[in-house]
Amino acid sequence: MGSDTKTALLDLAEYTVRSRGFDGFSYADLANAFGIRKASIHYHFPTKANLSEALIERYQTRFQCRLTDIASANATAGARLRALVALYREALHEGQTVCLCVAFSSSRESLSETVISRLGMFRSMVLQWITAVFELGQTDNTILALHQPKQEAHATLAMLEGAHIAARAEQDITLFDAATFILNARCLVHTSSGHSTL
Amino acid sequence: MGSDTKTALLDLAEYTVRSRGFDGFSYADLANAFGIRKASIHYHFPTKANLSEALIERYQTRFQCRLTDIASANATAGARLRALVALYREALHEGQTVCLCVAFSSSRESLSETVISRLGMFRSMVLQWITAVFELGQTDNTILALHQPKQEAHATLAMLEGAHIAARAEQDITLFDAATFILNARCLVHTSSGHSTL
DNA sequence: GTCTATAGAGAGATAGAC
DNA sequence: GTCTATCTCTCTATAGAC
Repeated sequence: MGSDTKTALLDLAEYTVRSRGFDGFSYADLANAFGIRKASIHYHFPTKANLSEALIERYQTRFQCRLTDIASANATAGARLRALVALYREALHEGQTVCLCVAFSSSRESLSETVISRLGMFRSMVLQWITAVFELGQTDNTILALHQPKQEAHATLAMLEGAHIAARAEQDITLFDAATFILNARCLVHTSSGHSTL
Repeated sequence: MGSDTKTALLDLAEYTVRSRGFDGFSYADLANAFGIRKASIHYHFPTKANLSEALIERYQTRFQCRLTDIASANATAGARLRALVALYREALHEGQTVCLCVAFSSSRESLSETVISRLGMFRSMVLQWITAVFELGQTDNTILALHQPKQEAHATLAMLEGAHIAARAEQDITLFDAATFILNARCLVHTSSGHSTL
């Protein structure tokens, strides 16, 4: 292996969990992919629980950075929301992988308490970010037909994760686009005259 | 066992798949629950693939009946959509189980071609039904701010399945209610004067 | 940090008695 | 229709050599 085997293992483990589920991947899968032995992987991650905790921690850190980047790069609520949809679209990998959060939620019974707790923190973080975007939208009028930021945030996160499930079920990214079409259409990228459209 | 062991096995298998995922349950789980041996279950369902096919077939049949019942019992599009949301809410079992369709989608790699095909048929069937409801909504004006029935149907199904994932992740049915609040609010149960509200 | 070797548990599945 | 017994495979995990 190169300089950072641990990172490479995490990368493949994340992809595999997100495409096959937590119960659908094994140390043998990782070992075969890298041409090493299972025992070597146990050196880096003694137990599968350790590995899953490392996965969710890194995922949350990275995702939070992406959200911060989106806010920095996009001034309007409409542009931020569109960028969020694009982020989830990218995370689909053409219908091969769902969000780690979705993958872990589906295997709840096999996870450690630590991971379940982190899962809740991850959702709260994303919900809070989306809520803030909708609140901004009420001010800058770049999201159409917007009245309840908090409820819209819950609905939006559910829709994005559900769109992942739909596209993954049929390995067809156009199903993601179909599910998010109306949300995208509600988003104006630039502020205009400042009056609400509906 | 009573008169119909096979049905009882399907019942428990369905509940277990929906709460633990397809890779998260085994013949041993079923055998222990009924106090019989694994070999006896292989008598009813020779392979796990056979069992999974029986599960999805029965699920589709039953679900389609429920949708037909909803259409019979509710005249307006708004009332039908609210009933659909209630159906999904009930299917959550207080946050313990997701829709079989969601559970299977998360374990795609472990399923037979037959089940994957049935999964697609199931989604198409539900999408078609929801689309028809939205088309009715354009006529009877019982769903607010409605413009594109087909796109709304995709978004709605994604939202319902995503709401299942959210509620399951934290075993908290109020997360389902939060995600579906706005959709419910858009639904009028009775036809009124016939003018669009927005 | 990777290896060989192995333990111990559990998976899906089958043969054949009752 | 259910049983005992068993097969084969895979899983997570550990001990100890290199």
